[in-house]
Amino acid sequence: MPELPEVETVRIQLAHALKGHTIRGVEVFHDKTVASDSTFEERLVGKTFQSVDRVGKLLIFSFVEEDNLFILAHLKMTGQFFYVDEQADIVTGGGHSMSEAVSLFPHVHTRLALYLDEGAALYFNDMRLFGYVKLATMVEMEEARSKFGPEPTGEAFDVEWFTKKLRTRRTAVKAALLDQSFVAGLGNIYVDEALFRSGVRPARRADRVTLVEARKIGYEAGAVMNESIQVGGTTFQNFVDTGGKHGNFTDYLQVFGRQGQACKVCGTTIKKIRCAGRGTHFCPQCQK
DNA sequence: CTTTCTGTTAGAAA
DNA sequence: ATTTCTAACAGAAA
Repeated sequence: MPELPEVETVRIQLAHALKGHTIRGVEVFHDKTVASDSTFEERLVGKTFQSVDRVGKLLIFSFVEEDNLFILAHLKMTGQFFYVDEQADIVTGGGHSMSEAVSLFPHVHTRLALYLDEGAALYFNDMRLFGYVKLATMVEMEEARSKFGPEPTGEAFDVEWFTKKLRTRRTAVKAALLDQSFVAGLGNIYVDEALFRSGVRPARRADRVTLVEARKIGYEAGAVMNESIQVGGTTFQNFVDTGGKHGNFTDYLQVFGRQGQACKVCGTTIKKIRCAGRGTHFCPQCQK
């Protein structure tokens, strides 16, 4: 489900919903989700949410009372956060259908519940159990942060640095872009989209991408993800929050999932191959 | 029925 | 140091 735009969408909603809420109770339905931490509940109860930050696809929650305690949360493939208020209205979540949204929590895939004041609750659902919600100290949080490269979406992103660095890689350009320690936030969808917009085939070796192409990739990687954030990400096509927003970047996808269909630019049939171990979509005409 | 696929990424192996 | 491959898991699709 989530790449940078989807995680950012969730972050914005959670930051707004959780701010000032105090954790009154904790229920762990799947031990592994909290990294089998037996202190998880006792360290959280009584804490008040201060902010929700993000680096790459990793969410970082901080608290008012304690500057040496954080929650690190990763959605991986199927993780979802749901915030439910006292009226049991779904305020935020991710990658789910409306029919799921109106059903009661917890359900079979709910791995964690944080019960908040004023009858609110935060649920973490994760069908495939790859995701996690774990506690970290300041040092642990900083260590986790340090593993990420810069985000192409940021104003400070140095495209010239990116251009130089990309062209030292000897792997497929797609593999390089998926490396979170190189640049943070891209996943399978946005890599394919950024490479289409740049006219570069995913399987091209990164060190054979021209300077001009590399600059284009750096620019388009940020551009496509920023555009997606503007419409609430790609995974929310069935999602409507209490503000009535229903993000949908799916309509804007030019290659991802469009194998066998006509390229929106030239009409050539979009191909799907395996590259960097992932399903990979490209236009044989537009991308060289 | 079995096999393959899936929006991620640690960690092992090369 | 880099790069490739697999496992972690569940369910839908073929």
